[in-house]
Amino acid sequence: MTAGNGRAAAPGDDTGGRTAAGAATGQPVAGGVAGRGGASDTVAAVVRQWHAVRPDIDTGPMEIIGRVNRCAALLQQAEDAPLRRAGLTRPEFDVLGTLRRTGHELTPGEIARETFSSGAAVTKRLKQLTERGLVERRGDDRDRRVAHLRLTEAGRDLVDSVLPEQLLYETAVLSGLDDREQSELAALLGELLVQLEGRLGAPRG
Amino acid sequence: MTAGNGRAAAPGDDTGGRTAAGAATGQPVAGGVAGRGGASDTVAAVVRQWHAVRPDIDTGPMEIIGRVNRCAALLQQAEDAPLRRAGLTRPEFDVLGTLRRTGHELTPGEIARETFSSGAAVTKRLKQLTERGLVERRGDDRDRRVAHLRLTEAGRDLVDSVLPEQLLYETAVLSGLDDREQSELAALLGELLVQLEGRLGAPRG
DNA sequence: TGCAGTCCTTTTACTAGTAAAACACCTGTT
DNA sequence: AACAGGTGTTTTACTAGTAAAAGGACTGCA
Repeated sequence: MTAGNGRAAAPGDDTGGRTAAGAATGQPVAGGVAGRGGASDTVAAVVRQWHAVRPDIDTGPMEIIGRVNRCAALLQQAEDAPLRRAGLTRPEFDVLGTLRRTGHELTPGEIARETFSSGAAVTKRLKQLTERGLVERRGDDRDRRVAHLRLTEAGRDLVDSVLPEQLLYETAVLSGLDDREQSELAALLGELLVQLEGRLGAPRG
Repeated sequence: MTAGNGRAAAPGDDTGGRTAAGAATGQPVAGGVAGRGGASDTVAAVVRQWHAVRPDIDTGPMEIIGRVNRCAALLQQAEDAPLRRAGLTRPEFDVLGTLRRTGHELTPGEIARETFSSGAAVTKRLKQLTERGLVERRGDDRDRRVAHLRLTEAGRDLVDSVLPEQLLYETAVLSGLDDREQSELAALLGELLVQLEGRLGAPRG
């Protein structure tokens, strides 16, 4: 997903890829005492380290949150490839994707809410994208504070050519999981997301 | 999510919190035509929008990747709270946590690999943390290029007091899912992470 | 009409990250 | 001994985000 979604991170986790709870994902530890038959991931290695030095703490949350963060970090890094070819950062593509999928003009504020970005960040991205001829702006004739943004033909063509590439790439990235696992994972993440959005899904500047 | 951080992007996809493949999570759409009984999350809304304007594309990957990104973004925002109280950013806490859980001195390069950060970023964080008296550095006596870092007593105490708070907080955040769902989610994310680390888990810095 | 309060967007000042270059130093080879 | 090449870390120059304030404009009420 890139288009338009939500939010940011910046930065590595580590925004490059961050990990949860000081769970800073572990280094590429070789071998591994994985639970069942599966290979051990870096988060599992970190959890084992914590158990060794602090056997008293409950590392349960790390196994989900650490992995979510680490997956997001790796995916972002990976996804940069197709977008970068098109000369776009993910946040820029999110703006374009938001305009494309809604199918109508949006104000900067609406774009900020759609993409879970700050208004200031959207201002900067729109400046860039406008200069490159991918979006156009038009003032509201009732309320002169308000601007309306839409894709230019070039912008729309760019989204329409990049999006399928991006999805194809993502499909490949996920192909290690079979269909059942994918839909189960999607469902569980959806449930988690509903919880998180209810609890934390608030403001952005 | 929002915090400089991390930011990066969390983004929604968008950097605040980013999402994947143009799936930019949708805006807080009210109501919703959720599939089964569950409430609809923002990513589901985005997927519906894409279907409306581009019925031909396979939005499957967005349902996983978009949600992973959006969850990561929201979690980062949320997790900022306990850490911020301690005056730490997540990347800083990752450095401290890495030193704590390994239980021995580490070089800057090792810390960078453990936390999936660039060497330059680690240099900056160590400078901060050293100035605050949370970590100490010592030169290697064989190889004068190398530094060895360890937690001070204050640093260790800080980690040991913040970590349980953080985990408690995370436990609360995840409490919307029951135990079976949590362990299933952890297992599926672990599998995905193994795939991603095999495919993409490479260089940084 | 005038003005207080609020809203939408941009600007400002600053922070933290990155990539690439620079430094300093080690090692193996001749 | 000297040096080529490689490694560990820091520095430099730059980018993109944030928070907070500013700028400009609308609305409702006196």
